[in-house]
Amino acid sequence: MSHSGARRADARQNVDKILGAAVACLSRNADASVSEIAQAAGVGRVTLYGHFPSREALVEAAVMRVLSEGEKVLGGLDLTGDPREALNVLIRSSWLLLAQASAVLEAALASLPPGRVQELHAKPAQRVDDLIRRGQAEGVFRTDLPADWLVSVLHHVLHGAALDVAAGQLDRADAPHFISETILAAYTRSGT
Amino acid sequence: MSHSGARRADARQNVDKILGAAVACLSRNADASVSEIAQAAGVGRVTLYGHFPSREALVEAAVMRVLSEGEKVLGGLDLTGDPREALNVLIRSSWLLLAQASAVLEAALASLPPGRVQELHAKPAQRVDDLIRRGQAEGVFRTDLPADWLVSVLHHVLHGAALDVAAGQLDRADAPHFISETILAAYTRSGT
DNA sequence: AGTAAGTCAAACAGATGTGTTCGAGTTGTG
DNA sequence: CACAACTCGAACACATCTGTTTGACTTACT
Repeated sequence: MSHSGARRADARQNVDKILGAAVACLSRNADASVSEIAQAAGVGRVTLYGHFPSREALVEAAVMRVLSEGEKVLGGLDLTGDPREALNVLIRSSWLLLAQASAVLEAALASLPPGRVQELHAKPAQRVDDLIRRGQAEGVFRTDLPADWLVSVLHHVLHGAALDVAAGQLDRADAPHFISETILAAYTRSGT
Repeated sequence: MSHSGARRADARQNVDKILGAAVACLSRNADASVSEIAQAAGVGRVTLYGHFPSREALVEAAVMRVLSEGEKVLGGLDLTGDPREALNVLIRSSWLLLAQASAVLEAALASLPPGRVQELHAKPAQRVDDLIRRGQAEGVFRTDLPADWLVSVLHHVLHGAALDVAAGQLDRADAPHFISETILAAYTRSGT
């Protein structure tokens, strides 16, 4: 097991099921146990340990999984136009994925060395970061607040919206519109 | 122990230290153990159990503590003027307290019956809720998004700012200004 | 000063989680 | 078919957390 060489088909399939379950469980509950994840994957706990040597390794693999999914979706988007429109497209097409990724990363923060998480997160986050900085440079987004803060606001509003949806306090269909309207307004200086 | 009658001075003092430590620990880590809280309070674990029959009871007491602190501060504010100015005052004077209360409530959510938390939280939250609804009614805040969502946004931005400060990614002194500027802009329809 | 109230460390029981081993059963693949 | 790869439940050791008891110690209050 855990040999680089070709593994049996069902084994590869199980690894896939486990990673999917891990992402789902960890984005719902950062403290999800290994048993819980194994059960959600329809797999025995021992089988899981056959593929991942420790919970920590599993969490890291789940992070890489959700990040690569994110890369795939974000890579298919055209974010080169008007920053406002680009941000709108970004939010409407993948807010749920971004929120899920954010939740898994937060879960990872509790069981992985803190530097490791930011290291993994750095590259994919760059896309959003660049978009916001470009919007500032083009004078479309406000510059009286630092880009880091604007990124953080987007991050936390997305995460919050996901929590609200999970708690039944927000209709999933309303979320992208609400988020987009809120963020675009927040990124423009208020007319006091 | 746990007699309604007059208790010794040092006992009351210890209860106070324990509650303070519980609020501090739980707002930093929702899963803080009883030992951790006892140690932070400078008190033995057994002593803590002498005052609170269970972890659950301790968490509930910590929630009541932070909420009553919040009531005290919010009660001393004049929020009757221009909703924008009132919200500005509210954020600048007590964003940290609000964020801490929010974190403790989130911690409580993991160990208390879900209904109980919202029940405890309901009355103090009403103040902020009312302010936002008044702002909408007076035409100062946008009405194309529901008040519940605006409240939720404030909530999550506050929480996020507290996390950023704790992570060293945001200067504590900058936070109130950033939050206030962001929220006021978000509460106004963007000039697309 | 005397007494009750309070504190505390050590040790216990029980629950839960992680990680491992064993042995038997199952299934993909050559 | 045959064998290796894989799966899986049961049980283990180890750690951590909750909650309790015991017994000795200290301290507030009258």
